[in-house]
Amino acid sequence: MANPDPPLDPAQLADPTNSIGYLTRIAFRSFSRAMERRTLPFGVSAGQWRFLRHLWMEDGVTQRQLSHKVGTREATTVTAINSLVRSGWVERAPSRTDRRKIHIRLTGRAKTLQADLLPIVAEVNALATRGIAVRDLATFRRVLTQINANLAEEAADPLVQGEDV
Amino acid sequence: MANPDPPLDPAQLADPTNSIGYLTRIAFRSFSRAMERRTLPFGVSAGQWRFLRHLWMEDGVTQRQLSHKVGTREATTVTAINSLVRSGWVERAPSRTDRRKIHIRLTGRAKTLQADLLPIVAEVNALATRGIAVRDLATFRRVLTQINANLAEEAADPLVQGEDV
DNA sequence: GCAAAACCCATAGAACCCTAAGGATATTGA
DNA sequence: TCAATATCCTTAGGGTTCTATGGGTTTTGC
Repeated sequence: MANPDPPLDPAQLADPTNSIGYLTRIAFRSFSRAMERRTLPFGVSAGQWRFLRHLWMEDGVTQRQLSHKVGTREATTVTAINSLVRSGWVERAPSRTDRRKIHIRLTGRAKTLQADLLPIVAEVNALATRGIAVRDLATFRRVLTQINANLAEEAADPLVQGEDV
Repeated sequence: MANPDPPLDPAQLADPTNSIGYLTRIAFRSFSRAMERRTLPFGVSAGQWRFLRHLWMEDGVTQRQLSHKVGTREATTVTAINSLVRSGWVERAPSRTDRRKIHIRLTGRAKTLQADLLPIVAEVNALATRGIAVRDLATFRRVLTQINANLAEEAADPLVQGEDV
């Protein structure tokens, strides 16, 4: 039960090859570049793609909901949506029941785009994971999800310490 | 021989929870935030930190070498070094044997900083990996390294195929 | 030698993302 | 009721990173 508790000592972490931060940054940036290279011909930037994908799953959500799903701050979401509106991929639709809220809706053009772009993620994922055993990939996804959960606690508002109480 | 070849089908990748790009982006950003929260009191931003850590391992390298090590484009390195110079962490030193090259050297202040900042990576890494088995973490690092290698090929200049030696 | 190529750093311009603070609307509680 | 609080979006300002391009410097090839 006692957790293995496996911290590398600081000396080892001087070598960034061992750091979660370094490894995930390189992976994220490489992945992002590989994606954008393929989506740009369709007129979709990397930043736009991230939001479009979520809207394909659930259209008409509010900006705040979208922020939570995509994993960006709300100010960032505002910028991204401005960009999507400029490109004609989405429209802002004020809520009729709560004038604070604004729903984001895909345009017709954006909906048809899904069929073109979705295979691209699959392609880049396949490229990225080439030569890696299915079993190891499953472990990889599970660990990464756990890491994100661990760090999400840290990111929570510092005042929320009790939460329960 | 025959690689398991485990691509998820496109439909599954519509859910970003399964996408390498999504998972690594969230991890990278969370990690970066957790780091910066701790280094900012020392006057070091997240971007500066990445370069300082490499310089602690190998001081006096050229800007191009530093770019390779840190994993950023050279234009990005220029910006980062400008920032480090402004903050008094490094100095530019033109090479005496090749006037194209510029070596980057840590200032005295920056060297003493190492003792303060290195434990911080260890702390954040420990936080991020809490509750994860050592064995799984090893798999995680191995897979992530492989993914980076796979994507690096994609990013390489299409002309550089041999590199031989 | 010397022109062509390679190499190294820098600038320009833009995209992305953040924190901090503000404005408008809705809800809560005395 | 109505002031305090919470919620939701936005703006302001700055940092990080990219691609594309240019300006010096060195090396290469004839």
